[in-house]
Amino acid sequence: MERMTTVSVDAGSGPGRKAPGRPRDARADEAILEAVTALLAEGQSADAISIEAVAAKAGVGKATIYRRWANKVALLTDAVARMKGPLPEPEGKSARDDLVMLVKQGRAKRMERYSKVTACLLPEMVRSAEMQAVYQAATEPRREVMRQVLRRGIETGELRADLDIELTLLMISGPSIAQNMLNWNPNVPEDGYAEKLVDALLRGAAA
Amino acid sequence: MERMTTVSVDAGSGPGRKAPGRPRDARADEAILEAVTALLAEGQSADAISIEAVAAKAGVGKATIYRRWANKVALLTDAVARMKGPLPEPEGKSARDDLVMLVKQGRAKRMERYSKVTACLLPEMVRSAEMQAVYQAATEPRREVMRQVLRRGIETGELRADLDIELTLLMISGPSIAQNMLNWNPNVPEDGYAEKLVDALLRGAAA
DNA sequence: ACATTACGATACGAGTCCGTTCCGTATCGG
DNA sequence: CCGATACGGAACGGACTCGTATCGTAATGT
Repeated sequence: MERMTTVSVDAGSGPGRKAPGRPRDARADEAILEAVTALLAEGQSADAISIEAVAAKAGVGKATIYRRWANKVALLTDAVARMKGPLPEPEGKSARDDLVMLVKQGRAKRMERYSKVTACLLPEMVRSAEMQAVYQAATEPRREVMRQVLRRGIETGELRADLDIELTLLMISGPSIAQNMLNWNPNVPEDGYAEKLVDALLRGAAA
Repeated sequence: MERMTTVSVDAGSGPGRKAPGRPRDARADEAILEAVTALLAEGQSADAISIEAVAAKAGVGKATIYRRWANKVALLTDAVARMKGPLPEPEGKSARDDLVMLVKQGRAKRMERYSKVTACLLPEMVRSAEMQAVYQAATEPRREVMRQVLRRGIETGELRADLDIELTLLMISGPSIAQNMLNWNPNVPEDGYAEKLVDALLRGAAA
């Protein structure tokens, strides 16, 4: 009923109102969302995920899921939102070092699962503009962090003054995305990937 | 003619033997594969595609599909293989111009549908190493074309002698992939995208 | 003519998942 | 203790897809 996608379980979380009866088990939320994430990471596409499978993997009754989420989209949205780790905080000393750090994080072990999940949500995103928007909202903060790094680099003179920030964002992140989701070029080694990428980007390819 | 995906259903495709009876309608092959592609482009994930839906959209009986493909993977594989256009042929005069051409083609209108289809196949690729291999085999020739361009650029002195070719491939294609499939950064304009990307890559971002 | 195969269409039993409803039990406030 | 709500589990009818089989018809070889 009052389950609005991202709103927390209890509807009137106002201080005065108190719900009678047995309270909902917070661990169930966690178990359910974790089950959804796990199924997605296994290669189940969004619409291939059955509520039954989620309930089984979470060790939960179907009713418990239906009680908390109005529909599958809401459930998926929450599951995705849960995956976001804390925002990275660049040191601010060297744009180059900050970018290396960000790229490294984008290729970290933790992102492997995230990439699989994203991949399995893609068909849904092709179909639904709403899901597209959810993804955009989830990733925009990280783009903004990188923007700040680039802007600071320009201020300090470490980067060109006429740098196209948006395009540069794409040039930094695009390769990692392609590798994470598609393993697009299996010949690119993992060793020193972040450093090589950033340095190549900074110095250019021309002779 | 002999569709050898994995296991072709037609038995005696031997040279001397001629099959008696009514021959198969070649147009049915086309209609079926086109229907599969259309469904994928609509955002149907690979396993969400039902043979019934394919048959209906192709104007074909289910039996006709089962008669020609042993399983869904074989059908999908053929559908993907059909989408590949002809390989691009760089002029060979200027590495920069050739790269611009390749990037432009990667973002062309025709790739829009291809990207959607790829996106909808991703869950299957996460799950199945076989599907991964199919994708790799389908894209490798295009990577090789780009490799040749880079090698020639190095020979002519237009590009750095110590250029990491594999990494550069990724840096050129990754951004387009991210944009095509995820619309990752909506702020990157379409105008002159290819030229800006290649030139930024060549000249570098450092001051 | 006749055997043979392909065709579109339809029907079939089996299986899965849907969303809901009902259990018996558990856990809260009053 | 009592009313209220949540829990896991099981069952429900309905909808859908599966892969196969069987129609009557169409198109080829001998």
